[in-house]
Amino acid sequence: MKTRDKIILAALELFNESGEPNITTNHIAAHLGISPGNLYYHFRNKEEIIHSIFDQYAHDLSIHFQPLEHQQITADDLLVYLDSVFMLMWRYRFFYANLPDILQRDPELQQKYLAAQEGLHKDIMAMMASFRSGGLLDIEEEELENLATTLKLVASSWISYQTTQAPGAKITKAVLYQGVLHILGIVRPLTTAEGKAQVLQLKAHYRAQIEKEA
Amino acid sequence: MKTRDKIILAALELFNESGEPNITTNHIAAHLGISPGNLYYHFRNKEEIIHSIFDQYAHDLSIHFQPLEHQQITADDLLVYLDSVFMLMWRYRFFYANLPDILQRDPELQQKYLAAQEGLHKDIMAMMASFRSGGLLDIEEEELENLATTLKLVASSWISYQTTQAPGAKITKAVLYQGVLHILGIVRPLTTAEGKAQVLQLKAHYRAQIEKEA
Amino acid sequence: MKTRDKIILAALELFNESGEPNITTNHIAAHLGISPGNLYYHFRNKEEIIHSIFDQYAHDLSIHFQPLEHQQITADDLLVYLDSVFMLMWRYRFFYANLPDILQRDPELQQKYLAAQEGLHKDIMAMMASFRSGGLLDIEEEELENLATTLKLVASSWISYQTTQAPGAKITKAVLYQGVLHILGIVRPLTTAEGKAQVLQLKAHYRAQIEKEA
Amino acid sequence: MKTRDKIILAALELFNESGEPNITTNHIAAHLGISPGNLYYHFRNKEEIIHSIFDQYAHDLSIHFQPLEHQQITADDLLVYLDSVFMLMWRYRFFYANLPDILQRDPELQQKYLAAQEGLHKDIMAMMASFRSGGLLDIEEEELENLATTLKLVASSWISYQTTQAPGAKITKAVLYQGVLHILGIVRPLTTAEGKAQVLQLKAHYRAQIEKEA
DNA sequence: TATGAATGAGAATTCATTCAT
DNA sequence: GATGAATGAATTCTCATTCAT
Repeated sequence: MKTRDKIILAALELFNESGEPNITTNHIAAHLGISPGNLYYHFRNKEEIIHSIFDQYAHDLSIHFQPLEHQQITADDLLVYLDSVFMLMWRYRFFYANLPDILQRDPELQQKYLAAQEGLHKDIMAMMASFRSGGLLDIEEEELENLATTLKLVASSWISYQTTQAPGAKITKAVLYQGVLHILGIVRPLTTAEGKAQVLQLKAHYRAQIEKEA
Repeated sequence: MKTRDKIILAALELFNESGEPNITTNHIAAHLGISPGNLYYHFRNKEEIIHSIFDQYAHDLSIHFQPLEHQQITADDLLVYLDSVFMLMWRYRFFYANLPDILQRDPELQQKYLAAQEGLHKDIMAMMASFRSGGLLDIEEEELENLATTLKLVASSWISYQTTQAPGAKITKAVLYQGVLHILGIVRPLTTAEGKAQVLQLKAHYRAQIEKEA
Repeated sequence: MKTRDKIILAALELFNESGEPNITTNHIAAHLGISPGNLYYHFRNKEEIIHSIFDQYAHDLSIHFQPLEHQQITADDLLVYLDSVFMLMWRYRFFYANLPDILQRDPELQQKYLAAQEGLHKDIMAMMASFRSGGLLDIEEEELENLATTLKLVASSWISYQTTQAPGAKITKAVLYQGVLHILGIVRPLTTAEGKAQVLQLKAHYRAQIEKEA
Repeated sequence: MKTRDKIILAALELFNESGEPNITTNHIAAHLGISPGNLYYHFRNKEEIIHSIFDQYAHDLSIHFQPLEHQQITADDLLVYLDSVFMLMWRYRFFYANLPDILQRDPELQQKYLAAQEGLHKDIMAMMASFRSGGLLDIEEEELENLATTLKLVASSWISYQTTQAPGAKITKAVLYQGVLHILGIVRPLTTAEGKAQVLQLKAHYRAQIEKEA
């Protein structure tokens, strides 16, 4: 692996562990056993490292979320989707813990972030619309937008929220799966009978995952 | 006003404006035209200022949220409640933008925060239960908990979320009212016919508020 | 007791406990429950407090050490003398722990200190000379000076020396009595047979004191 | 010379000149014409600088004081020994002026200091025992311990004592040699005739040294 | 006499960043 | 590509001292 990539990886790891504001560029270099000068040979500044991490995140995002618009979406698709979303949030969780501060400093990152968010929003809208037209969701069309925003907001706040609730607790996969369960719980009251069955099936799946982790 | 209170106020103002990590104790002192020594005469350290701001927040909270458990809760009660919640979140918005970091540093604050959260959760649960037993909400009992958490999470993430969505936009009251509207939108699909009428009425109220602000 | 005197007393107490450089004027005021302003009403600055403590020390010294030059000095006189010396050193022990620094800052104090030292030196010289002429000490006259200096040096360094030897140990009276024993141990090899008897008697006395303290 | 060593040297110099509590890390950096940041690149904090100075002192000590236990010790050995002791005390004199305070702050240094002291004590005991068995010292065995402690105490307090005696006087080599003379004066009355001759010879040597310096 | 808020210089330390090699 | 010493502005915090009341 190239040094540049090693730096990105180490930074991500350390940021996730201790929070971006608590990790200095020297920490990153020391963690890799390279000199600070070398780090600055590959990156103009700390911001650029964060930028690169975000680019990687956006890349991961684009790989996992191919447009699903045309086809009929199944519960299995949703499962794959939720898995991916939460796994990405897990991989880049430091990001979610400091989003306002990080974005405020860096308008360019803001733009990129918004673009990514828009993609996500479209994805979710497409899925929900598909579920609705497929007779799984019993919800008025004008309420779709609101639902999509809620889901996005809950998903993207989940880790941060858990951090604030449990004093020094580590965020584990089980916590993420609980997030998925929570999201399914939001959708559940809005389903048709058929939809309810599928949601309950998904919930069972994630409950089993949580058991496995324990 | 006492200098101690002026410091709390100035800190709150500056934190809200620029984010707590970007405001130093010297900034606060300079903003007030006092010496750093004077600031440290009134507060042992920066943490204690944040602590005091939180105490004020908790105090405001306790004033606005008297237990409503015994009586039948009306839509007007909910309106008052939502108004208060969002107004408080507005007054102490820096807090919500950095919660994980702020709490991580200060275990004592964690405790206080959790206690306050518990109170909020009980309030929301009581209201939702009342709406349900009053025939306004059509939702299974075991889903109440999930709903309450969703509402709390959405409410407490709203400002932070908006900050990330709108590049450098100032958070205005209109933005807060949109948060209320969003929350009502979450509840709407779960209402009975009677409940729906009341929710729509509330939504109309808040849309009018937004118009006024514009 | 007047405030001024209370300040001197409190300062002495705190200095002895924690070392003069570690005690601020605010500590002293807080300890007495008075305001810093009040403290500075009675003393121009911290130095003046130290000065006043020294004056008290010098005063104590002058009371305890009346010139003994004319009469024949007995072992009992020596006992009284040693008791007094070590008790004074105990009362003002912070002073001995920081002497070079304290005197360096304050030339006037230097002068006073030297004057006091001179008195002490004369006292010791007089005693030793008396012991010698009384046939208790077997020592050449030109060695008297050296002996007196040694005794003074050992006495005044004793507390400081013990502090450096025993990590965090409190200086107790027993430690002081050991200092006396040490001094007697210096004199012992220089005594005549008669002198030896008296020294041994004194040593027995102080050993008993140490037992009592334990 | 490496910057790290320059810092140690400059700190030692300034500490000796003005007292450790009066020299800040900024003073040291300014004295060397380097930035405070650079100083902190080489040392974590001020304490670590003092630590390093002590390590150097301990190193010097170990070089100069090879165990002399096995052989018969001569007056020349003593001369070399005294020369070394006082030269070291001169090189690190700031240390001796603030020992109680410095050691109190830093328990690790305490340990190191005690270890060094123990070595010194053994050295002195070995020399005195050798002189005694060699028929130079006329002293009872149980008084050896007391004598060793006295010598150590007088030696280690000498500079500090002189500082308090002579107002603003610089500590010169002559002052150190007077310390040696004083120590010889303590031993003198305890010698046999043969020992006396050797002590007087040593004293003559040091008196000559003082003359040279003047 | 006494209060207690206020001052301001300066202490130790941090950290993103630069630069000669 | 890489090193690591060096920078310097900034940050938190301290404390002897002043001063209006």
